[in-house]
Parts: sequence; C-alpha cells; structure tokens
Amino acid sequence: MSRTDERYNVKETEAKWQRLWDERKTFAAVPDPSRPKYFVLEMFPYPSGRIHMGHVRNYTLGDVVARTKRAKGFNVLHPMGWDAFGLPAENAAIERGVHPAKWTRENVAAMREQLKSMGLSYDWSRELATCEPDYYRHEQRMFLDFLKAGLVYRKESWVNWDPVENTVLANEQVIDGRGWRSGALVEKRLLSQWFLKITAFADDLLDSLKGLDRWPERVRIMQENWIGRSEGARLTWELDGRSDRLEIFTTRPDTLFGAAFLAISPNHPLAAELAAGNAGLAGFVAECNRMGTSEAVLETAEKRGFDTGLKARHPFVPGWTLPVYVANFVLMEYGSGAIFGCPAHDQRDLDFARKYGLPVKPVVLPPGEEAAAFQIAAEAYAGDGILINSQFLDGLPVEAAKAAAIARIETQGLGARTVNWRLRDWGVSRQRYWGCPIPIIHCDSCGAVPVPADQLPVRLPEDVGFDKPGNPLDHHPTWKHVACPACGRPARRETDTFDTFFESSWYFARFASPDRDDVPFDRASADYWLPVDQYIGGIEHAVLHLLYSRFFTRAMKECGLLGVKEPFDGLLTQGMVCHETYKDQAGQWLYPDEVVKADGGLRHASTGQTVDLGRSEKMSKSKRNVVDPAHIIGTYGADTARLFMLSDSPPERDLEWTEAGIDGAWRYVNRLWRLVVGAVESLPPPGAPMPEPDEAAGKLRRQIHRTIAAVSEDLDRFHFNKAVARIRELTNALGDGASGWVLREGLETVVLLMAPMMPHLAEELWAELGHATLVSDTPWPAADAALLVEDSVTVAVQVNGKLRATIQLPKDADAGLAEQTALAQEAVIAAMSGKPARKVVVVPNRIVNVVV
RNA sequence: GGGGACGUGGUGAAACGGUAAACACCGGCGACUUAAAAUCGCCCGGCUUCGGCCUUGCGGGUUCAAGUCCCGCCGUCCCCA
Repeated sequence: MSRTDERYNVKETEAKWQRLWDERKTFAAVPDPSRPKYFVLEMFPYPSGRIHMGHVRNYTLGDVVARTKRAKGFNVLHPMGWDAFGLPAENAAIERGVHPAKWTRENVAAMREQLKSMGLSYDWSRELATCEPDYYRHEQRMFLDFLKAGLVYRKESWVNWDPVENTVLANEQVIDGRGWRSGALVEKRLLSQWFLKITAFADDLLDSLKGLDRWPERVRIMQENWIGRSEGARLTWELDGRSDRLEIFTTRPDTLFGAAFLAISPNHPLAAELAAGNAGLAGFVAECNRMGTSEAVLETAEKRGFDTGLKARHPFVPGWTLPVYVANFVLMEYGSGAIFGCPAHDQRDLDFARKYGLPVKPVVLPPGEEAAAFQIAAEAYAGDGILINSQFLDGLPVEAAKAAAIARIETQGLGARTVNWRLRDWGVSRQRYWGCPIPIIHCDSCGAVPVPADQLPVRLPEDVGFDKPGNPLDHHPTWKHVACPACGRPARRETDTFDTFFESSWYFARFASPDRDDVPFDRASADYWLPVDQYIGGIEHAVLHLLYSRFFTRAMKECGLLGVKEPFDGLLTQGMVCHETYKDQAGQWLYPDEVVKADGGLRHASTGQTVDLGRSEKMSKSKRNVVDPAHIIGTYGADTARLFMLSDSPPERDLEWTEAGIDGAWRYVNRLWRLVVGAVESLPPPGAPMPEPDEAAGKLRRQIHRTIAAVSEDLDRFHFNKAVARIRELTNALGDGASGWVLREGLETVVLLMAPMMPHLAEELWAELGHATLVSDTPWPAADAALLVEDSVTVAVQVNGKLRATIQLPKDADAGLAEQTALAQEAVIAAMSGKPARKVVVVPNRIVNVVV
C-alpha cells in the first residue's frame, strides 16, 4: 500500500502539534529590545460557554497575523482573556440557580478548551479573566486615581426602573416601554451615579482620529459623529415681564434675523416652572416625557409645541418679540436645552412654523436667485448663499455672517462663540451584582469616601442569594456595613458596580504584565509592548468600546501609568458570519442540520415536510441558522475551518457559511497532504544543492517566487482570500508533473506560506519533508528578486479603446517598438479600416491604444 | 430624518484608471471502479450567420481608455438606535 492510500489523520495530527507547541512554550512572549515588537490582539470574548463562528473567524484572522509577523522576525505578543463580568451570568443565576462565579468559571474552562482546539498561537500564560480580584483590584485603584485627577464626578441621573423586579434596566432590556422579564411599565428614576469625564478629552479624541490611518475610515466617521462637535454661539434673550434671561445655543447665528420663535425642552427648568401654573402645559410636558427623549424618537416623531405665552425680545431689533414654545424636539442634554427657530433655513423649524402659523422670512439667498422673487415653499434652504433682510449682515456669505453675528453678540455682552459636543460623560454606575465593586464608602458625615489603597481590592462577596428581586449586594447581611475610613463611624459601601465596558477599556495594557499584583501593569513592559499594533474585532464595537478604550488610555497616561495615548495603532473590523435561514410549514425556524436537499427542494430531515428557504442572515440562536464550530472542528479539523474562514471573502465583508465551502477547504487539505506525502520519497534531501534547472523547472521557480512575493503582500494587506488563491494556484502547478529539487522548493514554499492559516497541517508536512525544526520557528520565505523579473511581457493592443490583439514584447521595450509591433498586427489593421492613426497611447509593459 | 458602505457569472469573489470574471463553489461531460464514494481530466457569463458582437444595478459625464473617477437615480445592508 503506497502512502497516498493513507488518509490524513486530522484529529491525531492536530492534537499532536498543539501538545508540542504547548510543551515547548513556542508562543510565550518575552520582551526583547533587540527585535521589533508586534502586539496583535483580538477582542476578548464574553464567556458564554461555547465559541461561535464569529469567534472562529475573529481568532483565525488574528492568528494568521500573529503567525505571519512571527515568521517575519517580529517579537510577537498574542494573548487571550475573558470579558467575564456581565448580565448573562446573573440571568443564569436567577433562571437556573447557578452562582454567577461558578457559571462564569465553568464557561471559561469550556471555552478555553474550544479555543485551544483551534490551534491559536496564544501565549496562554498571560490569560486573564476580568471577574477575578487580581484583575479588577487594579481598576478600582485606577478609578480612585482618576478621581484624584479630577476625571471622575458624581451626579444625579435618570435610569430605567423596573418596579416589579426592583432593579435598574439597561436600555436594551426595555422593550416598548416595559421590562423585558417582568413586563411591567418602566419608570424613570433619578439616581446618584458616577461619571467619567470623557468630555474632558473630546477635542483630542476627535483630532487624533486623523492620525489613526490604519483604522477603517467608517469607524473613524462613526466616532466623529458620535463625538459630534459643532461650532456656534450661546446667546441670551430677554423675556418680557421677567428679570431672568433665556440662554439658547445655535449653530446658525447668521440666521438671527430670520428667527420666528424660541423653543425650550420639556425638561427645561423654565418649562417646569411655567407648567406649575398651567395645566395645559403640564399635560404637554408629561406627554413629551412619555414619548421618550432619545434622538431617534425625536427625529421621527411629529414636531409639536406648546405656546407658553412668554415673549422674547430680539437681541438686535428693538420692539421685535418672538413667542416662546415648549417643543418636543428640543433636547435638554444638548446645548442649553433651548433654541431659536429660523423656518426658512431649517426643515424642522419650517415644519413647526407651518403647523403653528409662524412667519417664514428668508435671510439666505441661494446663488442664482433674485432677492425680490425668492420664496420658501415646502423645503427649507440650508445651503450657502448671501445674507438678505439682515441689516448689518446683508451681503455677507454664510460663514462670514456667522462670524459677524458672533462678534456683535460678544461686543454687546449677549453671549459668546461656543463649541458644543454631542458626546456625554460616561456614566459607569450599574445597579448590578456581577461587576466590579465601586470602591467608595458613603458616610453620613464625610460623604463619599474613597476606600483606602491598603484596603483594596473591594472583593465582590460570593455568598449572595438571587431569590429576592434587586441587587444582591443591597440584601447582603454584612458586606455593605463598614466603618467610614475617614471618621470611623458606621457607613455604607457603594453597592453599585462598574459598567462592564470599564474592564474592557484597559485589558490590552494588562496583558503587558498580567502577573504584577502591585500595579495594573509595569511601566517598562507597557512601554515595550504598547500600543497594540493590530486590533481585530467586530464592527459592533466601532463606537463605545473603542472610544472608551481611547479615553481610558489618555486617562491612564495622565495618571502616569503609561506613555501612549492611543491604544490601537491598527484596527481591522471583520464582517459577520452568515447562513441561510430555514422555516417549516408552521413558520418555525429550523437548524441547518434538520434540513436536507431533496429533488431540487428542501425538506425536513425527519418529517420530509417541505422547508422554506429564507435569506442569508447573521448566524443567531433565535433564527437557528447556526453551525457549531465544535462540530465542524471535530469533523474536519481546525485547519479546514480556518482555511474556509479565510478563503472565500475578504475579512471586512460578511462571510457566507456553506457546506460546499467547508467541503472545498477539506478537499484542499487532503489534496495538499497527498501531494506532499506522495512526493516525499522522490525528493532530494532538505538543503541539497540546486542543480541547473531546465526550462520547465525554471518557469516553475519563477512562479514559486512570484507566489512568495504576492502572498507576502496579500497577507500584509489582510487580503487573505487572495493569498489563498495564489497558494492554490501554486499547488495546482506543483501537481502538474514537477519533480526533484524544484518540487521540493515548491512544496516547502507552499507549506511555509500556508502555515499561518493551517498551522497543524504545515507542521505535519514540514516534518514529512524531512525537517526536524518547527514551521512555527522557521523564517518566512524570501522571494528571489532575480526570479521576479520577466524578460517578456504580454501587451494588450486596443483600437479606440477596444481590445483587438495582444503582442509579446521584451520587458521595458521602448514605445517606438511597441507602437510599430502593434500597428503591424492584422487584427489592428483590420480594425483601423484604412484610417490613419490620430494618436497612439503607449503604456509600457501594459497597453497600446491606437486612436483613429 | 442624518451619516456611511455596497451593487461584477448560477454562487463566494478577483481586477495600481490599462486584456473583466483570477482562485474556488455549484453544475455538466468523461476516466478509474462490479457499483458508489473518493480521486483525476475537460467544459462552464450571454448571443452568434462561428467572422464576431454584447456584458460590471439604471441614466448621464470626465478620459486615448471607466467595474474603478464625478453627477443623478434605483436597490440592499450598516450606524446614529
């Protein structure tokens, strides 16, 4: 029996190499100033208990980057950990009676095994879990550092309160105004909560986006929009019959002479004051609050207002007064909670003015319009133009008019130029058990007192019950009762815990020195490893996680913990893993393995019932269109799963999981194995001197080295699918009768090039090829520059832009020869049909275009 | 409502403004098999009078040359949510 009749034993082989990497600590990272470092990090997972295809894709991408950089001589740090605090653990506790700590630790153990079966090149000695005190103690310390640095404050803030469960709900737990579990109508409650001053860095967070040139443009745009810088002016208006003034914010001070009304938020203090003596207004305010106050609701809801009866005096026109409305589209959180409306130049204001019969006076004349004839009908004009009907602003273009208006506002002491931000400070208090305790003690006489450093960490007590609704920390018999660190009198611990984004905002830095228990990380290690050179994860974290991490890094820098301000130098956001969806005749979702293909249609595997095929969507439990990675890895092996993740779609695009695709990858794994194993005996030994290659061998060598060059470049640019295609091409060529020295060179090249993608198979074949070393310790192959130059090139010949012929020319032939050869082609002569060439465009080594 | 991305064969996709469809998947035909699977080989955008002609969502534009750049539509998806 020849060796090619054997089968590649995936399970045994993959386990063998995983064990060996582990024993040899192949991927342990040690700082080494003599080598360039490379920190590659994938977003760490929430330990749900099982990995899903999204993880497989994410971690495969990261592993390819890590292994490639390693082979290219970088000192690579590639760690993994667990984002281990969060709600699902508490839900499991309530629903199944398992303690969150136990549930989480068991999930971590299970997922670690699953990740290990993927053959990822992690330095597992740096593994961390955010729910352990040796991790969260440091963030308690940092929180107190931030407090000292003036980056933390406490204020009253609204929360969603579930009156049945006695608990605070996250926004996503409120569905149609009701608690997701209890179904009770959710109330708004004011609670005192901790905030991190992310707005203190708003300018820098925005400006520095420009320097993040290895981030996807769309992530930068999303952050830019989220931060939402707008320039404008604050301006106070006098009110008839009142001594106080009303301050508004506007981005269009140039349109002041087109103002038709003022509008204040239903939550504005003035609205509350007026509502007290006005039942109609009070009703309107209550109605607005029921509707919700998110931007989304405001944007789409009908614009409505309530005339307060108050009149505001125009700052520049004596005797001109404007009505003051309470309006449902004005946000208290934005600007000063009050605006002026200019209907002619803002669509929302125009709709409002039409509804309430307010005047519409144009003050910006669009280019090409006549001032006398220009009118606003159904659409407001928001574009640039020249000011009219505006006294001292007349004749100015919009930008100049803004400046002039602000100058006048400032000289008259009515207000000032202002920059306004959409970004709000980060509320980090959560009324939850399974999170990091906020290290504060509340004392009736001393107020909120930080827990002294020597009493950290404030450990989360594990002896808690989940039978009562509400936060178990509140019900704990002893935990919260402590002496005030300042005065010694009885006091209470803060029972809120941190938002879980807190943990993920600095874990990348902890990886630099995860064993230090005295400091979050040591400065020297952080200085060596940070920033993360390549961060990889889902686009869903484009705003919050990435922005919080950028803020945290700045805050840590300000506290002297590290020297960089941007945590992630490069960012790759991978697309989703999708699958077709299936429904039976009753409209129930079906799992893919419940469906079989039969006579051109789809049928239920056991009942034979017809199955309806739905569109391909992101794999999700609710639609049941999931494929379990453990099952795939168990059947085909990790390498096959990894190859499929890389081969069909570029990483940032969505990937369609198909049975056929995984089969195709599996066939390639076996084909390559057979090719190598079948050839090994006929090959010269490793390192044998190269004989003079014949023509076919020379041609193959050129292809080998072209492939090295192309794959290297593709991997650098994360064009993994193209790299796979190039490797497959070379594999096809090697199976085409090559032998001897060149075949060895070709096979070794294929093995080395695909090693980052299919590391187990690569190690196995490398050993088969007679090497005693690991592929994982073998340098990346170098392309021989001499073999990359072609002496002859194929050049396309066009006539009037249409392809008519191709010609062979020596590389870098001069334009004269190219033109002469092109014009001599029969097909070219025919296409020119006797007309003279008016012009001949010659692009060397590419194309000749004859224009007639 | 605002912001963004995308749209190429039956399918996933390639293509510094320069020969559209590389590499695969599906499908078809053949070889090897008692047979099937596996494997190997060939074909695989459309039309064609076999000379060619047409083809990158639709309509314009820039250019010697446009899938690629610009403008306007249509559609899908994502973000603000």
